[in-house]
Amino acid sequence: MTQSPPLARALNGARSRKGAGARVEGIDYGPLAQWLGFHLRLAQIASFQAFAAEVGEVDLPPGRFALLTLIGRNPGISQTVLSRAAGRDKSTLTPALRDLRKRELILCQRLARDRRSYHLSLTPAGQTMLRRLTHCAARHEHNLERIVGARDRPKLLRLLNKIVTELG
Amino acid sequence: MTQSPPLARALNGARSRKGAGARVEGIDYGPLAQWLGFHLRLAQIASFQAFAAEVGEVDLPPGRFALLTLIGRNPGISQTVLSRAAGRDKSTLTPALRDLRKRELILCQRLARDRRSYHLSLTPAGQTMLRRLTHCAARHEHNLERIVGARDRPKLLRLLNKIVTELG
DNA sequence: GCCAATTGGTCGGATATAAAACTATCTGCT
DNA sequence: AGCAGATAGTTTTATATCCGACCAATTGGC
Repeated sequence: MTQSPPLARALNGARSRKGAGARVEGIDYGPLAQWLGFHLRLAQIASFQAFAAEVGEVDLPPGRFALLTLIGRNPGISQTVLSRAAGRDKSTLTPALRDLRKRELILCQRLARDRRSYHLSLTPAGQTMLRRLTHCAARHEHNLERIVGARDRPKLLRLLNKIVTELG
Repeated sequence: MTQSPPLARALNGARSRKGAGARVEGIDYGPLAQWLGFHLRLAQIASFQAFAAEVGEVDLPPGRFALLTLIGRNPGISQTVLSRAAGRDKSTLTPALRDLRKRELILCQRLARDRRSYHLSLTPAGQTMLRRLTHCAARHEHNLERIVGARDRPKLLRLLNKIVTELG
């Protein structure tokens, strides 16, 4: 339908949902087809996009969600600890937290105790927002669970966790 | 050591390898601890960084590797198809491919057949580079396999693949 | 007390990525 | 032909992210 003989069908197979999505048919993935690293990447992208779609209505980038959850669960946490918990560099929190503060979702308090660090906590509005997002996330997780199957879910979780822990 | 009582140990536990890495101790992850999406993200980051370290010596960003592999396996592939296969937006390939072309690793040919699209292929230098990278990637995969265990590897691959396919 | 080393956070530069708008080309229908 | 609609790539704009350099506050040894 396009032109180059062996690749033509590639376009049409595999639901054309944006850039990420299913494997493209008619393409030889070579060793990639067997590599965990590549599949981790694709799965993460797919999951991320699905999550973004689920949260779509709520005006808050997906990345902020983990931050809100961690702050909500650990009031008084500092930026550095938060960055490690969320698996991101501490420097990336500066703009993200500034945004959350501007939206009045979190509180950043300098304490006399140690005036270098901030103690982060949720405002009431932040707690409300977190509840809404948690709801969306639960729907997303439900979808994922349906896909992997309730029986394999714990194993998948354990394997992913092992990778994170042992590669760290 | 730091200050806020319950969070103090968080910094020291869990090898302080950059931003990504193992779970931070002393932190309450709340529902995140059980969410596949979050763990997918962490595992992908960890894997990506480990891969980058493995490939470190070779002067080529990790992201380019999948592109080279796919082009090598599917000579004549177009940018749009390549972008789908690699799970990225087509617009992101423009700078990446320009770089690869500048390094003389790939060939971008306009064919008279359809002068909109390019037919991509590897140069001899590109093939050599691909072989070297494949070697590094194999080491990385070997590490991952050691971590997840040879027995669980196929299952993990299958589950990841299912997520990608069904979320697409 | 004072200075060196450490630690928390920010800034600037670089890369990666996506989404939308745009250009060039091709295809089909008339 | 000629024009509408589809398709391939590029550009523009906006984020997210990392890293290394930086500044401010703290701590420990003297």
